[in-house]
Amino acid sequence: MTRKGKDTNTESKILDAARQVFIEKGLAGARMQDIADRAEINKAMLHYYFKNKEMLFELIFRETAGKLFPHFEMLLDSDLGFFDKIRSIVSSYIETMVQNPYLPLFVMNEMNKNPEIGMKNFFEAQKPGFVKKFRASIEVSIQEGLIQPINPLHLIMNMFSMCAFPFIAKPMIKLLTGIEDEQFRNLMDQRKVLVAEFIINSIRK
Amino acid sequence: MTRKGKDTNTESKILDAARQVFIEKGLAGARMQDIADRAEINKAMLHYYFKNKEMLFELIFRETAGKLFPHFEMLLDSDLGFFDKIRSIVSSYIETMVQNPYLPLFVMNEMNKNPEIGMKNFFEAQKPGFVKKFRASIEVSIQEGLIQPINPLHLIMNMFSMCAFPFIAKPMIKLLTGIEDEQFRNLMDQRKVLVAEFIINSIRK
DNA sequence: AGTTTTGTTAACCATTTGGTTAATTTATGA
DNA sequence: TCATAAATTAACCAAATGGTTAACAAAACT
Repeated sequence: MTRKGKDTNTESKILDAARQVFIEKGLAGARMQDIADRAEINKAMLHYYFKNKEMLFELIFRETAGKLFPHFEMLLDSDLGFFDKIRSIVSSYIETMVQNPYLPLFVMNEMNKNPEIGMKNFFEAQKPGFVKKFRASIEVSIQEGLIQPINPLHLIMNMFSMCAFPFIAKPMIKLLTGIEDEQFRNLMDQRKVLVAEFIINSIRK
Repeated sequence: MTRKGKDTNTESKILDAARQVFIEKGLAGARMQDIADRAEINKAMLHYYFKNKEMLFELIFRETAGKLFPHFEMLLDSDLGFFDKIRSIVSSYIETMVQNPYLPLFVMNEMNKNPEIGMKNFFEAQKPGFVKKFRASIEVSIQEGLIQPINPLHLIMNMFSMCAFPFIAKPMIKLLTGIEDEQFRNLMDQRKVLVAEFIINSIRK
């Protein structure tokens, strides 16, 4: 094995632990010792593999932020009809959140609390451009008379709001409604179709 | 002045500073010294007026969480038509967010990071029940044939998602679209009517 | 085998942090 | 006026925290 120490068991154990801790506690609340403990390694190894807390955090943040907007550009370029594009994006986006429920709150919160770190690493993790593509697609659909006129930005905001917000507000939703994790999960599954139809219903002519 | 030391200049200076710091940095990231500095008082005063960091935080959290759902119950009891209720709630809710843009992220994040503290103090700050009232109101409107059938919970989620999420995602929205604070503010103002009409458009028969 | 590189550890260190204390100043009230 | 209580401060403290070091073990190379 002439590999450059990458993917060592230790290294990935650290990354796994760091992911857990940073996502659970945030940058400010995370403790290096906690990460070392969960990885079952000596704290010094953290600095051996990754220079310091900030470097380790930026790595995890970039990796996580990268999951925020999956293959949407591919989808938007496809020959699906506009409504089916919405259905696909909504469904796949909510599924992403179901798989990574912590995702939206973690990214949004760290971007707010540490704008410099957040923005720098977000750009490295995320190839923007899908917004522009989405906007264009909406404008075309308006021109074609397929949907009612609406500021594309608002439509996009509405869509991602309805997809992501429930995961951010989960504790409050559970508190206000008394539902449990399983029922919450069911609700989110329902939303995969419900949200898309809610949107389409509102904008279709 | 035979008042029991309440509202002392010092005391309210502390509260103002604590509000700033906790909201900006969160519980984990907040520093007592930072609060003392911003209040321009000696750090010991923090412990003189408020036992410790957690007590001070709970106070601020409760106060802040209390703003999350204003006079909705009053509004729901009014004799406004269902659509006008939606218009009123959306508009007043977004205005609340415009006035306190940090509100949703702060509350949601702390409830996630510190479930015990969060939930305990949320209940003390918030008289629930407006959800039940809202659900009932939606069910009646469905029965009356005014709107299409929809799970009230989803409708409520959709509404609050579209109102609150943009404020949580503000840094990302600015990053993805290139807009500045002023334009963001304009967008949010537009949403006061846009979101309500978007919803009504989707559910009306 | 022996030497060099890589991985790992325990102990240590400086700084930060939440919190305390004892002394001092500033009202308050008899 | 004088004693008592309330407010304020500087100095201090112990624990926690991010990070380092020096010694040691395990591979890897020759």
